[in-house]
Amino acid sequence: MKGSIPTATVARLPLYLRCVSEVAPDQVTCSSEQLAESAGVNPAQVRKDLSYVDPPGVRGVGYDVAELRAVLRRELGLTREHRVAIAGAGNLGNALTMYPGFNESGFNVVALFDTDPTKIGTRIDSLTVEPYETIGTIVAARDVSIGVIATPVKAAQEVADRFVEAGVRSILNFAPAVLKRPAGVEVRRVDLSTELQILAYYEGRLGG
Amino acid sequence: MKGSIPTATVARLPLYLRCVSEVAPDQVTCSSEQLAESAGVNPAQVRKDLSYVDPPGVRGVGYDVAELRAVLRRELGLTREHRVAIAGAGNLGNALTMYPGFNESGFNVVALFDTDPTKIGTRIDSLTVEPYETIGTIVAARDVSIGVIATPVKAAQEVADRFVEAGVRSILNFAPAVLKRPAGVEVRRVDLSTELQILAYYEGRLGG
DNA sequence: TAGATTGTTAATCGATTAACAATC
DNA sequence: TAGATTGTTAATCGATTAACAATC
Repeated sequence: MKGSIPTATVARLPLYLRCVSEVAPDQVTCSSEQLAESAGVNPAQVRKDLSYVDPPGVRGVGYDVAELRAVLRRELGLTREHRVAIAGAGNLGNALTMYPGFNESGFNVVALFDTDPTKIGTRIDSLTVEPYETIGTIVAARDVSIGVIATPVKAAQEVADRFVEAGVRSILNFAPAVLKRPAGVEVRRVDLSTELQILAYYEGRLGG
Repeated sequence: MKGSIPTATVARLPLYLRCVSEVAPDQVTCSSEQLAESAGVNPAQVRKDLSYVDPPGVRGVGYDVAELRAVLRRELGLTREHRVAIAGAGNLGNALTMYPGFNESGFNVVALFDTDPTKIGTRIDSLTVEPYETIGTIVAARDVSIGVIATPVKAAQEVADRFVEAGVRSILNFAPAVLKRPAGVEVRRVDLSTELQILAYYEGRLGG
């Protein structure tokens, strides 16, 4: 069954991990009811989702908090270290470089790239900004597995190509572009203006 | 039929808007095939989605580029101005304040809040940082309709409550928290570490 | 045993897509 | 008319959830 977790379930695992990490320290087990409450989903959803991960809950008792946390971390691959490279040292790129949530769970920002000559060579939070041309060598040398694209849209595809060519198989894309890439490369897109536009749509219907 | 567009379709409208805005300037019409190609979705999907917006395409011809663009902008509410307030003047908040994509389509950042006394009163990009306590009055006075939460997780709920009390009905939440809020308040969550964790999951399966 | 709570089934719901008649 | 391309149907697929037997 390994590897066959539905995508909707995978997307909720980080949420469950956060929720199970936040239960009271004296609490040994927790119920699907409780997790559902704090995750904001249906209890049946929680049970179905958690039935995909290995050591199961116990009927009549619930889920062992420490065990569930460990299982989710393992399942999500957080027991390994992940080395992250960020392209684009503008406001967003710098904010991401210093984002506390990154280092919290084994994600390590080990490289920062930009194309602007006035930025190249400067230091952000112990990292030196390097030019795009060096992505290939640096990504390989520092064993980067995740590439983050925080460049303007016109540079996004070039940077993605360089990442992919250097062996990166996971990309987090903040640029408002649909990236072309070979099969086997996973891209997640986070688009701030898209989110705002969706909010604007619902604003028109509801409250006003 | 107004107001009954499926959520999955709504979430793709911004993408179509971007794609139709990017066709060659000499091109008068475009096909679902072409839009699908540049949006990275199925052509049948495009036709189904666009069948929800009003002036339809023309069989045998396609969609009028200028008209489709206008319709999508109207449908998404981008013909109105949207006033945005950002809570949290850390790296992320500052990056968002200066994010070019915000002002591009009628989203205007008109207030910036923080709780840190050393930040309050400083200026970021023509805005003065104000304390959380003033959210109520300022949001009302400046007619803010969208609240952005870029605070640490522990301040997120308090800020959300203040936004909601001040009449904000649309919230974009960057804090890793599930916000409690009354019905009628639309929240979209953007969680960077969740995205990384999902990538980490797939990394474990595919490429390695 | 009685109470609690899971895992799983089956029903429902919503989203995607192939296929094609409609029609420019 | 012939070719192109939509709008829409119907089939399929995947996700959600109520219900309940299993079982601690």
